[in-house]
Amino acid sequence: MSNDLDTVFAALADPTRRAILAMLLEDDMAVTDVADPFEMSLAAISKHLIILTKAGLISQEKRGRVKWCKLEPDALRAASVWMQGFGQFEPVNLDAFERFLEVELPATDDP
Amino acid sequence: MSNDLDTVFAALADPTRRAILAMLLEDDMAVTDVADPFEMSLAAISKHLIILTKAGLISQEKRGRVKWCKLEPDALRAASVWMQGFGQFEPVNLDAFERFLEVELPATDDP
DNA sequence: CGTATATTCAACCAAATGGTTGACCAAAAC
DNA sequence: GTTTTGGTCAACCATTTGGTTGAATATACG
Repeated sequence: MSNDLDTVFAALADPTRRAILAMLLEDDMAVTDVADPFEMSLAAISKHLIILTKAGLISQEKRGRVKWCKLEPDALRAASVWMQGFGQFEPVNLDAFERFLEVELPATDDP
Repeated sequence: MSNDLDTVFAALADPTRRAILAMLLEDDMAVTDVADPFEMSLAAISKHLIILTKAGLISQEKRGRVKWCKLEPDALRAASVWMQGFGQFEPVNLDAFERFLEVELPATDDP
């Protein structure tokens, strides 16, 4: 009964995880670097990354001792289709998206 | 820190609630009728409806002693925009959506 | 070699979630 | 006016969630 929409939407329901996805939009990142801007233990971020991985929203590849996280935007496709079924929403309103990013991205204190 | 993407995505993460939304796509419904196809107490469905209402995904209006539930698809807009920021997904793939409905709608045992 | 770095694991905790039941209240029906 | 009907409330319960800490593991550095 539990399909993957469950896990995808649940993964997206947490602001920390959405912020992580937004960060990975820029570039692949190591776990430690992902954790850096958050006021939260590394272990906590590690758990969030596992949840995102299980939802298919990111993939993790270990090279040497660092584990690289890579965005997998295709995992959003099914969820997007489901939502589109309820109405035609603006296809890609980049302005609106940027606004979300500003609100959701953790404050990176380096200028 | 908690914005409404939190509540919308969290509301969508439950299969019962997604099924309810899909049912309301057809028509407005009374709470009792919404609850009917589910093997779950009326109180449980009532709670789900409250969560959907708080997320803005439905509205409820009491007329007489029956409370009518109405889909509010606009509440999905922000979440949709957010997701679209990660990639261009098929605008409206109705076939794919129908497939979700088949999987997710509770079996209505009347032919 | 020994030590530092990157990441996870395990145990624990508080709070939230999804469900139950039974009492309750308002509107309708008889 | 009594009884259904429609729906919520309150208390409770088990499980999940999001976080902590400290120990453990594996790779790299000097």
